[in-house]
Amino acid sequence: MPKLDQSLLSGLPPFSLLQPQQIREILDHAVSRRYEEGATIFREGHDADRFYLLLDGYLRVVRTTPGGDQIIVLHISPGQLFGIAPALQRATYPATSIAAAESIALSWPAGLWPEFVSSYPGFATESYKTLGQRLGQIQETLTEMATQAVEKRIACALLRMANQSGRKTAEGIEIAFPVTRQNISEMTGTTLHTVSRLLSAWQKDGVVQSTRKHIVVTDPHRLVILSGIQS
DNA sequence: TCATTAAGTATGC
DNA sequence: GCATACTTAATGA
Repeated sequence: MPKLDQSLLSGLPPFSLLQPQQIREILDHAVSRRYEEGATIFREGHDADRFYLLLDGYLRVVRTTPGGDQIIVLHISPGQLFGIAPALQRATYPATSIAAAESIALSWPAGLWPEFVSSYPGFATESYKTLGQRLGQIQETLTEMATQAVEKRIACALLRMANQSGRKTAEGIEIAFPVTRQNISEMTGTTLHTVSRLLSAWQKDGVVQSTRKHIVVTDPHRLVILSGIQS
């Protein structure tokens, strides 16, 4: 395997305080892998033997309900740690990670986690910070699901994806990874039909533009209003 | 207000 | 040309 470049990590929060020498050590223990769109990185309930860092691409983090339906819990963007079950003292992964687009990730053996935490300043605090932020986000979506009408939930989901992965184009903010109506229904606890109808209506109103697996938010402000967020 | 059923069109490998 | 993505209408909880 080729040596990995130092610049991969030096700008990322969990590693930003480290010396080049320390980053070298970390990279020398890392395994780099490419994942096709749709590929599973690890599965819910399986042994959490490694933890990961997404270098490029996007992931869906998915849980399966007792009833067998999939729920998309959150998305992972480049630069984020994921699969950090070792940090939670867990022996198994709490969710499944699937590449939403072609992706590249680094990974390390779970056994190295305590060493990372103790030897690298800032690593622990930064990891636990993202962990906390994620928990907060999940909780927020959960209460949103329980209290808000479908239209608002879908508007929120689109805004979250646009905020997290949005690229500005001439037409508006483009969601950077492939998303189907089915996917959005799995994020919002509704059906693909309802999502399809709403997106069609919003397209007619000029709020979004969508083709298959591809969505551009053309009027973010209107979408914010539709989402019912209080200012 | 929304899910379900059902029946269609569009799109990309 | 087939599977997958998407659309639309109708019906009923």
